[in-house]
Amino acid sequence: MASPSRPPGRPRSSVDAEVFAATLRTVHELGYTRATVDRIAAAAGIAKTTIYRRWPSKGALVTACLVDAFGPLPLAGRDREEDLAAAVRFGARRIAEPGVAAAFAGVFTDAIGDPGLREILSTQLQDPYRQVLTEVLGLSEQRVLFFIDVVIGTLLHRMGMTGEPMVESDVDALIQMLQRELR
Amino acid sequence: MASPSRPPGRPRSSVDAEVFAATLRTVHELGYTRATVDRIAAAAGIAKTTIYRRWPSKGALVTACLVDAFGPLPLAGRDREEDLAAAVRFGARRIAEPGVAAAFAGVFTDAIGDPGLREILSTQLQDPYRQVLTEVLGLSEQRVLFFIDVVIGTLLHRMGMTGEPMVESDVDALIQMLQRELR
DNA sequence: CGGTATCGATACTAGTCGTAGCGAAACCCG
DNA sequence: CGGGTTTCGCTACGACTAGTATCGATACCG
Repeated sequence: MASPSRPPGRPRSSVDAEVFAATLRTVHELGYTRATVDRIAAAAGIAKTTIYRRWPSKGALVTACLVDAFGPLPLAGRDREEDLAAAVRFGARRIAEPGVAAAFAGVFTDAIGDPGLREILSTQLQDPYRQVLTEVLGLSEQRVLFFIDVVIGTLLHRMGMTGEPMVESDVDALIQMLQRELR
Repeated sequence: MASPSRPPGRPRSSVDAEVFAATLRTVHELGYTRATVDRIAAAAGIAKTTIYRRWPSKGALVTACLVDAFGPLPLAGRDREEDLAAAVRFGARRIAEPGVAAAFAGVFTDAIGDPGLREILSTQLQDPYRQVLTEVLGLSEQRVLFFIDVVIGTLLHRMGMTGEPMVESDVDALIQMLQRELR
């Protein structure tokens, strides 16, 4: 049996939540580039070396932060249209949270020329939603990936161009457009 | 009258095209972050200082490069649906060109916390297409901006997540989805 | 109390953006 | 042809950042 007993030595202090919060806060205030690991560590009240003991790079830290910030997709709709609408609104709310869009753009930029980071991004962040949505919406995986591209891409492009989240009426239009694709 | 005569002194050498080409090439090979201004200048065969005499920052250079790479929108369709399809295919072709998507992501990242750069991005890159499409498609400006978010955002998200351009069948699906919105 | 692994702090390397200063080169005009 | 003006290439530089190395101190287990 694999022993589930704790390994010897000083245990890791449970500061992941503080680090994630400090990361989003710093990225929100300064942007991805100027959100240095030094500043994030200071904002979290820990040493920079502690961060590098847990995440191999700034990009991996921010990706983990995004995974934590998005969390599981709450789906309790009565039909596919309701679930789709809930998923879009979920994405819109998350991307509107301070720092999330900036973190996303930064990770995309870093992921170019860093296949490992892109792999993490695709596997850790996108795949869970792809799986759930494939099941709930009853669509092919290709179709679900297309939907994710449309939803997240549209919301991020609006944030990148204007610096403001998409207004609710446009989110409604996005939902309607995709719901028509279900029929 | 404003005299159109050439100002005194040594004229600027016409190397903008070489610089743009070198920028895209370098960003394609190394990604936005590692595409340093030094390397771009070397690839273009000029000095780094010459670049900084013409563009105030790396972000402004890459934005100008994108404006040049996209160019005017060729619209010769017989109706709105054809023009919309042509516009989407135009965007898909441009974003699939080597380096363009990486440059886009990098500029978005830099534009956060640099309102001047975001202004350039919105004015120089998005506004021309917004104007043309507003006229050709006969939609409100808000609606056209929504369309641009969907098209460019979707295509960029696919490139950011997979590193590969969107396949043609998905581009077709994108066109059909938006054409339905015209009715 | 001894063993082990983490923590904080500091220092360091390698690399990056953007600027300054200089002599040389290119163009215009008289 | 020569003087005036501006850009060019080159080198050097200051400020900042990602990521690594090191070391004493600390927390937990048996």
